[in-house]
Amino acid sequence: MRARAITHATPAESIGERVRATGKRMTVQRRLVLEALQQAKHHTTAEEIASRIRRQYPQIDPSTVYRNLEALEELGLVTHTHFEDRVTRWHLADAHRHGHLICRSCGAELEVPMSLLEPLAAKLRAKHGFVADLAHSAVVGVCSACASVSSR
Amino acid sequence: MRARAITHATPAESIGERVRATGKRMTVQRRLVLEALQQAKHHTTAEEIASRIRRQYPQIDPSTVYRNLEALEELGLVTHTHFEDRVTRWHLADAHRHGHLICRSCGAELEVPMSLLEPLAAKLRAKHGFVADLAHSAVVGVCSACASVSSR
DNA sequence: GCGGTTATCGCAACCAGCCGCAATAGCGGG
DNA sequence: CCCGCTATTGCGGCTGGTTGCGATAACCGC
Repeated sequence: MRARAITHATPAESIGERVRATGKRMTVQRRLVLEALQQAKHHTTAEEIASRIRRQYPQIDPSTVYRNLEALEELGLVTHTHFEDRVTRWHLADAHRHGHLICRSCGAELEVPMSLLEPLAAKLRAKHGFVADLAHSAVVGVCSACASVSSR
Repeated sequence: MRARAITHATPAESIGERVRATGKRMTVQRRLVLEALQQAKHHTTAEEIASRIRRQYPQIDPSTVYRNLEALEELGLVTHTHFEDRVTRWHLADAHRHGHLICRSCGAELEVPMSLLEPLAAKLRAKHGFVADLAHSAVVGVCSACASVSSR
């Protein structure tokens, strides 16, 4: 029963191959981390992932989760974003890329299309030759709701 | 009642008054944190500040430094910026505001004028009513030197 | 100045995340 | 199908930073 349908994005089968192609191995733990990321498809924390997995496989160590996230990131399969609270959030790389706005007063999170951030990236590239990854860190500020309240 | 003159610079004396005006207290430790920030005027880490102070006053606890930085930030005397390495850097609030670019490959730090970032802030304000603080987090990416090396 | 209120301190415990190490287990070759 | 090489695991311990707590000491009013 080997690789058949190339349904959409990344069938579990091909991920394994991709991992092996770089000399890395597809372990149970690694697969579990990927599954957890797929299920909680939105920015999860490593902690979240770890505890979700441990409900079923209590022997899996948190550090294994951290190392796997890192390894999968190297492969380009997952990415992380820094939010304001000092925990890092992880998600599958193929999820469409977007920027994040975080309200420092109410904590609300907004997503904005990359197209909005792109002009700045272009400018940084032109002026400084700097290839910016604007999705990597959330933009902090004050959301419209909080801004209007505080100015009243 | 003496609080009165708010000169815009911040002579040590008036800082004390400003602190007291909000019900906070001007302690030795707090003064030491401020002094350390003045000396190392550019983005220091809390750790740096703590160890600098402890050379003279070994009994001062790191947590005190952290709490004081926070308290001083609430007063608007100090601000912090998040760099890539998850280390927070602190500086006096009156230091001129600017953006930061960080190369994820060589770690180089570039400073850019706020005017470069301003258009994005304006757009976020217009489209989402979101008042962004673009100096708060450094922009990660790849600097021109590293970019040209890796593409060769 | 003196005393009471309470912000702040130092300490110890805690948390997310990371690292070194010995044991385990994928994977490719025979 | 088995073997050996070595990536990866689980564990224990560590780091940078944060928090809860009882003790201490600024500040304000008298």
